[in-house]
Amino acid sequence: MAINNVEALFAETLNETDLTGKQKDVLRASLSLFSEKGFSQTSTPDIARLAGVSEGTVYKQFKTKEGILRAILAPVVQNVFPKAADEFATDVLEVSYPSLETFLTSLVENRLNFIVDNQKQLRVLLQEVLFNEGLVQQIRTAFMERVYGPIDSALSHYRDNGEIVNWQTGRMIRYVVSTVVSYGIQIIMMPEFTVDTKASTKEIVEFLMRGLKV
Amino acid sequence: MAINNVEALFAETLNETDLTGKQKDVLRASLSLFSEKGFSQTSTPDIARLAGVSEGTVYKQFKTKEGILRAILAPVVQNVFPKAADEFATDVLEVSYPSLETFLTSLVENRLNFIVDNQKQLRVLLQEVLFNEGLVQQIRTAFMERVYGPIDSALSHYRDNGEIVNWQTGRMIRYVVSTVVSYGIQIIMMPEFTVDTKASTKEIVEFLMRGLKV
DNA sequence: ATAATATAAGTGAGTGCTCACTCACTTGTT
DNA sequence: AACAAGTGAGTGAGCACTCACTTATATTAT
Repeated sequence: MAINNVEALFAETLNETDLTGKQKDVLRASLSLFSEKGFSQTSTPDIARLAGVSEGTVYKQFKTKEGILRAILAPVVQNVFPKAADEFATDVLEVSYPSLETFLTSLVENRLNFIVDNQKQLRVLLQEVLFNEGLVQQIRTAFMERVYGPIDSALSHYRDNGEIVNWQTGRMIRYVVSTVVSYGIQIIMMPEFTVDTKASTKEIVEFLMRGLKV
Repeated sequence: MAINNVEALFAETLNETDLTGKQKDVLRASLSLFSEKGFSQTSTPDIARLAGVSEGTVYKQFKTKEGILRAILAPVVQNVFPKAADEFATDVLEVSYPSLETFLTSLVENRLNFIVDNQKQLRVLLQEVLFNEGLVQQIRTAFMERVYGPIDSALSHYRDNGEIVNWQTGRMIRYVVSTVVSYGIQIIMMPEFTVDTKASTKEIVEFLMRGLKV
Protein backbone atom coordinates (compact mmCIF):
# COMPACT_ATOMS: atom_id res chain seq x y z
CA MET A 1 0.00 0.00 0.00
CA ALA A 2 1.66 3.21 -1.12
CA ILE A 3 1.65 6.09 1.30
CA ASN A 4 1.05 9.61 0.11
CA ASN A 5 4.31 11.35 1.05
CA VAL A 6 3.98 14.49 -1.03
CA GLU A 7 4.23 16.62 2.10
CA ALA A 8 7.44 14.94 3.11
CA LEU A 9 8.93 15.28 -0.37
CA PHE A 10 8.02 18.92 -0.74
CA ALA A 11 9.32 19.58 2.75
CA GLU A 12 12.58 17.95 1.72
CA THR A 13 12.76 20.13 -1.34
CA LEU A 14 12.16 23.20 0.79
CA ASN A 15 14.87 22.19 3.22
CA GLU A 16 17.34 22.16 0.38
CA THR A 17 16.77 25.84 -0.27
CA ASP A 18 18.13 28.69 1.85
CA LEU A 19 14.75 30.37 2.20
CA THR A 20 13.61 31.73 5.55
CA GLY A 21 10.94 29.94 7.54
CA LYS A 22 8.28 32.47 6.56
CA GLN A 23 9.16 32.20 2.87
CA LYS A 24 8.82 28.43 3.07
CA ASP A 25 5.42 28.96 4.69
CA VAL A 26 4.44 31.10 1.70
CA LEU A 27 5.42 28.32 -0.73
CA ARG A 28 3.61 25.63 1.27
CA ALA A 29 0.46 27.74 1.49
CA SER A 30 0.68 28.61 -2.19
CA LEU A 31 1.02 24.98 -3.27
CA SER A 32 -1.95 23.95 -1.15
CA LEU A 33 -4.18 26.70 -2.47
CA PHE A 34 -3.06 26.42 -6.10
CA SER A 35 -3.70 22.69 -5.93
CA GLU A 36 -7.10 22.96 -4.23
CA LYS A 37 -8.57 26.04 -5.90
CA GLY A 38 -6.42 26.73 -8.92
CA PHE A 39 -3.93 29.50 -9.53
CA SER A 40 -6.47 32.10 -10.66
CA GLN A 41 -8.94 31.44 -7.87
CA THR A 42 -6.20 31.85 -5.30
CA SER A 43 -5.51 35.44 -4.21
CA THR A 44 -2.37 36.74 -2.56
CA PRO A 45 -4.39 37.74 0.52
CA ASP A 46 -5.49 34.06 0.65
CA ILE A 47 -1.87 32.94 0.59
CA ALA A 48 -0.87 35.46 3.27
CA ARG A 49 -3.68 34.28 5.54
CA LEU A 50 -2.90 30.58 5.19
CA ALA A 51 0.84 31.15 5.55
CA GLY A 52 0.26 33.39 8.56
CA VAL A 53 2.32 36.25 7.17
CA SER A 54 1.71 39.77 5.95
CA GLU A 55 0.77 40.48 2.36
CA GLY A 56 4.06 42.22 1.75
CA THR A 57 5.90 39.06 2.80
CA VAL A 58 4.28 37.14 -0.02
CA TYR A 59 6.06 39.43 -2.49
CA LYS A 60 9.39 39.77 -0.72
CA GLN A 61 11.14 36.83 -2.31
CA PHE A 62 9.15 35.97 -5.43
CA LYS A 63 8.23 39.47 -6.64
CA THR A 64 4.94 38.42 -8.26
CA LYS A 65 2.19 35.84 -7.87
CA GLU A 66 3.42 34.33 -11.13
CA GLY A 67 6.89 34.07 -9.62
CA ILE A 68 5.52 31.94 -6.80
CA LEU A 69 3.95 29.61 -9.35
CA ARG A 70 7.24 29.31 -11.21
CA ALA A 71 9.08 28.58 -7.98
CA ILE A 72 6.67 25.72 -7.31
CA LEU A 73 6.60 24.23 -10.78
CA ALA A 74 10.20 24.65 -11.89
CA PRO A 75 11.50 21.84 -9.65
CA VAL A 76 8.81 19.51 -10.96
CA VAL A 77 9.50 20.34 -14.59
CA GLN A 78 13.26 20.30 -14.21
CA ASN A 79 13.41 17.20 -12.03
CA VAL A 80 10.70 14.88 -13.29
CA PHE A 81 12.38 14.14 -16.58
CA PRO A 82 16.04 14.37 -15.59
CA LYS A 83 15.23 12.17 -12.59
CA ALA A 84 13.56 9.64 -14.84
CA ALA A 85 16.50 9.63 -17.20
CA ASP A 86 19.07 9.39 -14.42
CA GLU A 87 17.26 6.63 -12.63
CA PHE A 88 16.94 4.83 -15.90
CA ALA A 89 20.62 5.06 -16.53
CA THR A 90 21.66 3.85 -13.10
CA ASP A 91 18.88 1.52 -12.06
CA VAL A 92 17.49 -0.04 -15.18
CA LEU A 93 19.84 0.06 -18.14
CA GLU A 94 23.31 0.33 -16.66
CA VAL A 95 23.82 -3.41 -16.61
CA SER A 96 22.59 -5.63 -19.38
CA TYR A 97 19.03 -5.13 -20.53
CA PRO A 98 16.54 -6.89 -18.29
CA SER A 99 13.54 -8.74 -19.61
CA LEU A 100 10.88 -6.58 -21.21
CA GLU A 101 8.55 -7.28 -18.31
CA THR A 102 11.14 -6.24 -15.74
CA PHE A 103 11.88 -3.11 -17.74
CA LEU A 104 8.23 -2.11 -17.98
CA THR A 105 7.56 -3.00 -14.35
CA SER A 106 10.40 -0.81 -13.17
CA LEU A 107 9.41 2.08 -15.41
CA VAL A 108 5.71 1.97 -14.56
CA GLU A 109 6.16 1.58 -10.82
CA ASN A 110 8.69 4.39 -10.78
CA ARG A 111 6.32 6.75 -12.57
CA LEU A 112 3.32 5.82 -10.43
CA ASN A 113 5.34 6.50 -7.31
CA PHE A 114 6.42 9.81 -8.76
CA ILE A 115 2.80 10.73 -9.39
CA VAL A 116 1.89 9.77 -5.84
CA ASP A 117 4.80 11.82 -4.49
CA ASN A 118 4.04 14.92 -6.52
CA GLN A 119 0.30 14.90 -6.93
CA LYS A 120 -0.34 18.47 -5.74
CA GLN A 121 2.26 19.93 -8.07
CA LEU A 122 1.01 17.74 -10.91
CA ARG A 123 -2.50 19.00 -10.27
CA VAL A 124 -1.25 22.58 -10.54
CA LEU A 125 0.86 21.65 -13.57
CA LEU A 126 -2.16 20.06 -15.24
CA GLN A 127 -4.17 23.26 -15.14
CA GLU A 128 -1.21 25.32 -16.27
CA VAL A 129 -0.42 23.29 -19.37
CA LEU A 130 -3.88 24.11 -20.72
CA PHE A 131 -3.00 27.76 -21.32
CA ASN A 132 0.69 28.18 -20.70
CA GLU A 133 2.33 27.37 -24.02
CA GLY A 134 5.76 28.28 -22.74
CA LEU A 135 5.43 25.64 -20.04
CA VAL A 136 4.15 23.06 -22.53
CA GLN A 137 7.16 23.73 -24.76
CA GLN A 138 9.48 23.45 -21.77
CA ILE A 139 7.99 20.11 -20.78
CA ARG A 140 8.09 18.84 -24.36
CA THR A 141 11.75 19.83 -24.73
CA ALA A 142 12.73 18.22 -21.43
CA PHE A 143 10.78 15.11 -22.35
CA MET A 144 12.41 14.76 -25.78
CA GLU A 145 15.91 15.38 -24.46
CA ARG A 146 15.87 13.43 -21.24
CA VAL A 147 13.25 10.72 -21.46
CA TYR A 148 12.64 9.89 -25.09
CA GLY A 149 16.28 9.02 -25.73
CA PRO A 150 16.75 6.37 -23.03
CA ILE A 151 13.36 4.77 -23.66
CA ASP A 152 14.00 4.84 -27.41
CA SER A 153 17.26 3.00 -26.84
CA ALA A 154 15.55 0.41 -24.67
CA LEU A 155 12.62 -0.13 -27.02
CA SER A 156 14.96 -0.31 -30.02
CA HIS A 157 16.85 -3.03 -28.23
CA TYR A 158 13.71 -5.09 -27.72
CA ARG A 159 12.47 -4.37 -31.22
CA ASP A 160 15.76 -5.35 -32.83
CA ASN A 161 15.65 -8.56 -30.83
CA GLY A 162 12.21 -9.27 -32.23
CA GLU A 163 10.64 -9.19 -28.78
CA ILE A 164 8.10 -6.47 -29.46
CA VAL A 165 6.03 -5.12 -32.32
CA ASN A 166 7.75 -3.17 -35.05
CA TRP A 167 6.03 0.14 -34.24
CA GLN A 168 7.52 3.63 -34.04
CA THR A 169 8.90 4.59 -30.66
CA GLY A 170 6.56 7.55 -30.37
CA ARG A 171 3.56 5.32 -30.80
CA MET A 172 4.67 2.84 -28.13
CA ILE A 173 5.59 5.57 -25.67
CA ARG A 174 2.16 7.06 -26.19
CA TYR A 175 0.51 3.81 -25.13
CA VAL A 176 2.75 3.35 -22.11
CA VAL A 177 2.25 6.91 -20.92
CA SER A 178 -1.52 6.96 -21.49
CA THR A 179 -2.03 3.70 -19.61
CA VAL A 180 0.06 4.92 -16.67
CA VAL A 181 -1.72 8.27 -16.68
CA SER A 182 -5.13 6.57 -16.59
CA TYR A 183 -4.19 5.24 -13.17
CA GLY A 184 -2.28 8.39 -12.28
CA ILE A 185 -5.29 10.59 -12.94
CA GLN A 186 -7.15 8.71 -10.25
CA ILE A 187 -4.32 9.52 -7.84
CA ILE A 188 -4.33 13.20 -8.79
CA MET A 189 -8.08 13.73 -8.90
CA MET A 190 -9.09 11.58 -5.94
CA PRO A 191 -6.31 11.81 -3.38
CA GLU A 192 -8.66 10.59 -0.66
CA PHE A 193 -8.45 7.10 -2.12
CA THR A 194 -5.02 5.52 -1.82
CA VAL A 195 -3.98 3.59 -4.87
CA ASP A 196 -2.09 0.34 -4.52
CA THR A 197 0.82 1.15 -6.81
CA LYS A 198 2.15 -2.40 -6.84
CA ALA A 199 -1.18 -3.90 -7.90
CA SER A 200 -1.71 -1.10 -10.42
CA THR A 201 1.76 -1.65 -11.85
CA LYS A 202 1.00 -5.33 -12.28
CA GLU A 203 -2.25 -4.60 -14.16
CA ILE A 204 -0.65 -1.96 -16.38
CA VAL A 205 2.31 -4.16 -17.30
CA GLU A 206 0.04 -7.12 -18.00
CA PHE A 207 -1.92 -5.04 -20.51
CA LEU A 208 1.16 -3.42 -22.09
CA MET A 209 2.94 -6.75 -22.45
CA ARG A 210 -0.05 -8.13 -24.32
CA GLY A 211 -0.23 -5.02 -26.48
CA LEU A 212 3.43 -4.75 -27.38
CA LYS A 213 5.01 -8.19 -27.14
CA VAL A 214 5.31 -10.29 -30.25
CA MET B 1 -8.75 13.58 -43.30
CA ALA B 2 -11.15 14.80 -40.68
CA ILE B 3 -12.28 18.39 -40.89
CA ASN B 4 -12.66 20.50 -37.79
CA ASN B 5 -16.37 21.35 -37.87
CA VAL B 6 -16.77 22.50 -34.29
CA GLU B 7 -17.98 25.89 -35.50
CA ALA B 8 -20.63 24.27 -37.65
CA LEU B 9 -21.79 22.00 -34.85
CA PHE B 10 -21.96 24.74 -32.25
CA ALA B 11 -23.75 26.95 -34.75
CA GLU B 12 -26.25 24.15 -35.25
CA THR B 13 -26.75 23.86 -31.51
CA LEU B 14 -27.32 27.62 -31.29
CA ASN B 15 -29.84 27.52 -34.11
CA GLU B 16 -31.89 25.07 -32.10
CA THR B 17 -32.38 27.61 -29.31
CA ASP B 18 -34.71 30.59 -29.40
CA LEU B 19 -32.03 33.05 -28.37
CA THR B 20 -31.69 36.37 -30.15
CA GLY B 21 -28.83 37.01 -32.54
CA LYS B 22 -26.94 39.10 -30.01
CA GLN B 23 -27.32 36.46 -27.31
CA LYS B 24 -25.92 33.85 -29.68
CA ASP B 25 -23.00 36.21 -30.35
CA VAL B 26 -22.39 36.33 -26.59
CA LEU B 27 -22.22 32.53 -26.42
CA ARG B 28 -19.92 32.22 -29.41
CA ALA B 29 -17.56 34.86 -28.05
CA SER B 30 -17.64 33.25 -24.60
CA LEU B 31 -16.78 29.80 -25.94
CA SER B 32 -13.88 31.14 -27.96
CA LEU B 33 -12.43 33.09 -25.07
CA PHE B 34 -13.04 30.41 -22.44
CA SER B 35 -11.34 27.89 -24.71
CA GLU B 36 -8.36 30.11 -25.61
CA LYS B 37 -7.69 31.86 -22.29
CA GLY B 38 -9.63 29.95 -19.67
CA PHE B 39 -12.77 30.94 -17.76
CA SER B 40 -10.98 32.97 -15.07
CA GLN B 41 -8.73 34.86 -17.46
CA THR B 42 -11.72 35.88 -19.54
CA SER B 43 -13.54 39.01 -18.36
CA THR B 44 -17.09 40.02 -19.19
CA PRO B 45 -15.79 43.19 -20.90
CA ASP B 46 -13.66 40.83 -23.06
CA ILE B 47 -16.79 38.89 -24.02
CA ALA B 48 -18.75 42.07 -24.76
CA ARG B 49 -15.97 43.37 -27.02
CA LEU B 50 -15.61 40.16 -29.01
CA ALA B 51 -19.37 39.70 -29.31
CA GLY B 52 -19.79 43.35 -30.34
CA VAL B 53 -22.42 44.06 -27.69
CA SER B 54 -22.75 46.15 -24.58
CA GLU B 55 -21.65 44.84 -21.21
CA GLY B 56 -25.23 44.82 -19.99
CA THR B 57 -26.18 42.52 -22.84
CA VAL B 58 -23.81 39.88 -21.59
CA TYR B 59 -25.90 39.61 -18.43
CA LYS B 60 -29.33 39.96 -19.95
CA GLN B 61 -29.98 36.31 -20.60
CA PHE B 62 -27.51 34.38 -18.44
CA LYS B 63 -27.50 36.56 -15.30
CA THR B 64 -23.91 35.75 -14.32
CA LYS B 65 -20.61 34.86 -15.91
CA GLU B 66 -20.97 31.43 -14.33
CA GLY B 67 -24.37 31.11 -16.01
CA ILE B 68 -22.74 31.60 -19.40
CA LEU B 69 -20.28 28.80 -18.61
CA ARG B 70 -23.13 26.49 -17.61
CA ALA B 71 -25.03 27.32 -20.79
CA ILE B 72 -21.97 26.30 -22.81
CA LEU B 73 -21.07 23.14 -20.93
CA ALA B 74 -24.51 21.72 -20.16
CA PRO B 75 -25.14 20.59 -23.73
CA VAL B 76 -21.77 18.86 -23.83
CA VAL B 77 -22.26 17.09 -20.51
CA GLN B 78 -25.84 16.17 -21.23
CA ASN B 79 -25.25 15.12 -24.81
CA VAL B 80 -21.84 13.49 -24.91
CA PHE B 81 -22.86 10.43 -22.96
CA PRO B 82 -26.50 10.08 -23.99
CA LYS B 83 -25.42 10.51 -27.60
CA ALA B 84 -22.82 7.80 -27.16
CA ALA B 85 -25.36 5.46 -25.65
CA ASP B 86 -28.05 6.21 -28.24
CA GLU B 87 -25.69 5.81 -31.14
CA PHE B 88 -24.50 2.60 -29.64
CA ALA B 89 -27.98 1.23 -29.41
CA THR B 90 -28.97 2.13 -32.93
CA ASP B 91 -25.75 1.90 -34.87
CA VAL B 92 -23.64 -0.73 -33.22
CA LEU B 93 -25.57 -3.16 -31.10
CA GLU B 94 -29.09 -3.13 -32.49
CA VAL B 95 -28.43 -5.98 -34.84
CA SER B 96 -26.38 -8.96 -33.84
CA TYR B 97 -23.04 -8.25 -32.29
CA PRO B 98 -20.38 -7.44 -34.83
CA SER B 99 -16.86 -8.73 -34.60
CA LEU B 100 -14.79 -7.33 -31.77
CA GLU B 101 -12.68 -5.39 -34.22
CA THR B 102 -15.73 -3.83 -35.89
CA PHE B 103 -17.17 -2.95 -32.49
CA LEU B 104 -13.95 -1.27 -31.31
CA THR B 105 -13.43 0.49 -34.63
CA SER B 106 -16.92 1.96 -34.54
CA LEU B 107 -16.60 3.01 -30.91
CA VAL B 108 -13.15 4.55 -31.27
CA GLU B 109 -13.86 6.39 -34.51
CA ASN B 110 -17.11 7.73 -33.10
CA ARG B 111 -15.38 9.11 -30.03
CA LEU B 112 -12.47 10.61 -31.96
CA ASN B 113 -14.94 12.40 -34.23
CA PHE B 114 -16.81 13.64 -31.20
CA ILE B 115 -13.58 15.01 -29.77
CA VAL B 116 -12.82 16.74 -33.06
CA ASP B 117 -16.32 18.19 -33.20
CA ASN B 118 -16.32 19.49 -29.66
CA GLN B 119 -12.73 20.33 -28.96
CA LYS B 120 -13.34 23.88 -27.73
CA GLN B 121 -15.97 22.80 -25.25
CA LEU B 122 -13.84 19.85 -24.17
CA ARG B 123 -10.94 22.21 -23.56
CA VAL B 124 -13.18 24.33 -21.36
CA LEU B 125 -14.58 21.20 -19.69
CA LEU B 126 -11.07 19.92 -19.02
CA GLN B 127 -10.12 22.94 -16.98
CA GLU B 128 -13.43 22.90 -15.15
CA VAL B 129 -13.23 19.29 -14.00
CA LEU B 130 -10.05 20.10 -12.10
CA PHE B 131 -11.90 22.16 -9.51
CA ASN B 132 -15.59 21.78 -10.09
CA GLU B 133 -16.53 18.67 -8.14
CA GLY B 134 -20.22 19.10 -8.94
CA LEU B 135 -19.43 18.87 -12.62
CA VAL B 136 -17.17 15.85 -12.10
CA GLN B 137 -19.96 14.10 -10.23
CA GLN B 138 -22.41 14.97 -13.00
CA ILE B 139 -20.11 13.55 -15.65
CA ARG B 140 -19.44 10.44 -13.61
CA THR B 141 -23.15 9.83 -13.09
CA ALA B 142 -23.96 10.34 -16.76
CA PHE B 143 -21.09 8.06 -17.72
CA MET B 144 -22.15 5.25 -15.39
CA GLU B 145 -25.80 5.42 -16.42
CA ARG B 146 -25.50 5.93 -20.13
CA VAL B 147 -22.18 4.59 -21.32
CA TYR B 148 -20.97 1.99 -18.88
CA GLY B 149 -24.10 -0.14 -19.30
CA PRO B 150 -24.05 -0.60 -23.06
CA ILE B 151 -20.29 -1.15 -23.18
CA ASP B 152 -20.52 -3.53 -20.25
CA SER B 153 -23.13 -5.54 -22.15
CA ALA B 154 -20.97 -5.62 -25.24
CA LEU B 155 -17.78 -6.56 -23.44
CA SER B 156 -19.62 -9.22 -21.41
CA HIS B 157 -20.80 -10.73 -24.68
CA TYR B 158 -17.24 -10.99 -26.00
CA ARG B 159 -15.91 -12.19 -22.66
CA ASP B 160 -18.56 -14.88 -22.36
CA ASN B 161 -17.72 -16.02 -25.86
CA GLY B 162 -14.09 -16.37 -24.86
CA GLU B 163 -12.98 -13.73 -27.36
CA ILE B 164 -11.31 -11.38 -24.89
CA VAL B 165 -9.47 -11.52 -21.60
CA ASN B 166 -11.41 -12.25 -18.46
CA TRP B 167 -10.83 -8.81 -16.91
CA GLN B 168 -13.32 -6.54 -15.09
CA THR B 169 -15.27 -4.21 -17.34
CA GLY B 170 -13.96 -1.14 -15.54
CA ARG B 171 -10.40 -2.15 -16.22
CA MET B 172 -11.00 -2.71 -19.95
CA ILE B 173 -12.95 0.53 -20.32
CA ARG B 174 -10.07 2.34 -18.65
CA TYR B 175 -7.64 1.07 -21.29
CA VAL B 176 -9.97 1.89 -24.18
CA VAL B 177 -10.65 5.38 -22.90
CA SER B 178 -7.04 6.20 -22.04
CA THR B 179 -5.78 5.09 -25.45
CA VAL B 180 -8.44 7.13 -27.26
CA VAL B 181 -7.75 10.12 -25.03
CA SER B 182 -4.02 9.95 -25.77
CA TYR B 183 -4.88 10.77 -29.39
CA GLY B 184 -7.75 13.07 -28.39
CA ILE B 185 -5.47 15.19 -26.20
CA GLN B 186 -3.43 15.97 -29.29
CA ILE B 187 -6.62 17.21 -30.99
CA ILE B 188 -7.59 19.34 -28.02
CA MET B 189 -4.17 20.76 -27.23
CA MET B 190 -2.90 21.28 -30.77
CA PRO B 191 -5.89 22.16 -32.93
CA GLU B 192 -3.59 23.61 -35.56
CA PHE B 193 -2.58 20.09 -36.55
CA THR B 194 -5.38 18.11 -38.09
CA VAL B 195 -5.45 14.52 -36.96
CA ASP B 196 -6.29 11.77 -39.39
CA THR B 197 -9.06 10.12 -37.39
CA LYS B 198 -9.24 7.08 -39.65
CA ALA B 199 -5.52 6.34 -39.37
CA SER B 200 -5.61 7.03 -35.65
CA THR B 201 -8.59 4.73 -35.22
CA LYS B 202 -6.70 1.97 -37.02
CA GLU B 203 -3.65 2.35 -34.76
CA ILE B 204 -5.75 2.46 -31.59
CA VAL B 205 -7.79 -0.60 -32.50
CA GLU B 206 -4.66 -2.53 -33.48
CA PHE B 207 -3.18 -1.93 -30.05
CA LEU B 208 -6.43 -2.62 -28.15
CA MET B 209 -7.08 -5.84 -30.06
CA ARG B 210 -3.62 -7.08 -29.10
CA GLY B 211 -4.15 -6.02 -25.51
CA LEU B 212 -7.61 -7.47 -25.02
CA LYS B 213 -8.08 -10.34 -27.45
CA VAL B 214 -7.43 -13.86 -26.29
C1' DA C 1 -52.60 50.93 -43.44
C1' DT C 2 -51.05 53.63 -39.85
C1' DA C 3 -50.47 55.29 -35.25
C1' DA C 4 -50.30 54.48 -30.45
C1' DT C 5 -49.10 51.63 -26.81
C1' DA C 6 -46.93 47.83 -24.49
C1' DT C 7 -43.27 44.85 -24.06
C1' DA C 8 -38.67 43.04 -24.92
C1' DA C 9 -33.96 43.67 -25.87
C1' DG C 10 -30.06 46.23 -25.51
C1' DT C 11 -27.13 49.93 -23.53
C1' DG C 12 -23.08 51.87 -20.99
C1' DA C 13 -21.94 54.81 -17.06
C1' DG C 14 -21.49 53.73 -12.58
C1' DT C 15 -20.93 50.89 -8.23
C1' DG C 16 -18.71 48.35 -4.62
C1' DC C 17 -15.41 45.16 -4.21
C1' DT C 18 -11.14 42.77 -4.66
C1' DC C 19 -7.20 42.25 -6.98
C1' DA C 20 -1.85 42.40 -7.45
C1' DC C 21 1.46 44.96 -5.88
C1' DT C 22 4.16 49.00 -3.43
C1' DC C 23 6.86 51.23 -0.07
C1' DA C 24 7.81 53.81 4.17
C1' DC C 25 8.30 52.05 8.29
C1' DT C 26 9.16 48.51 12.16
C1' DT C 27 11.28 44.53 13.94
C1' DG C 28 14.75 41.01 13.92
C1' DT C 29 19.42 39.44 13.03
C1' DT C 30 24.26 39.86 12.43
C1' DA D 1 25.14 50.29 13.82
C1' DA D 2 24.15 48.16 9.56
C1' DC D 3 21.59 45.22 7.09
C1' DA D 4 17.81 41.88 6.15
C1' DA D 5 13.23 40.37 6.72
C1' DG D 6 8.76 41.38 7.52
C1' DT D 7 4.74 44.48 7.85
C1' DG D 8 0.12 46.37 6.53
C1' DA D 9 -2.14 50.59 4.98
C1' DG D 10 -2.61 52.31 0.71
C1' DT D 11 -2.70 52.56 -4.51
C1' DG D 12 -4.42 52.18 -9.20
C1' DA D 13 -6.63 49.03 -12.05
C1' DG D 14 -10.05 46.10 -13.36
C1' DC D 15 -13.50 42.98 -12.04
C1' DA D 16 -18.63 41.24 -11.99
C1' DC D 17 -22.65 43.12 -11.99
C1' DT D 18 -26.62 46.82 -11.77
C1' DC D 19 -30.14 49.70 -13.39
C1' DA D 20 -32.24 53.85 -15.32
C1' DC D 21 -32.64 54.82 -19.68
C1' DT D 22 -32.92 54.17 -24.96
C1' DT D 23 -34.06 51.60 -28.94
C1' DA D 24 -36.39 47.89 -31.29
C1' DT D 25 -40.20 44.97 -31.93
C1' DA D 26 -44.85 43.27 -31.30
C1' DT D 27 -49.55 44.11 -30.44
C1' DT D 28 -53.73 46.63 -30.49
C1' DA D 29 -56.83 50.37 -31.78
C1' DT D 30 -58.39 53.44 -35.20
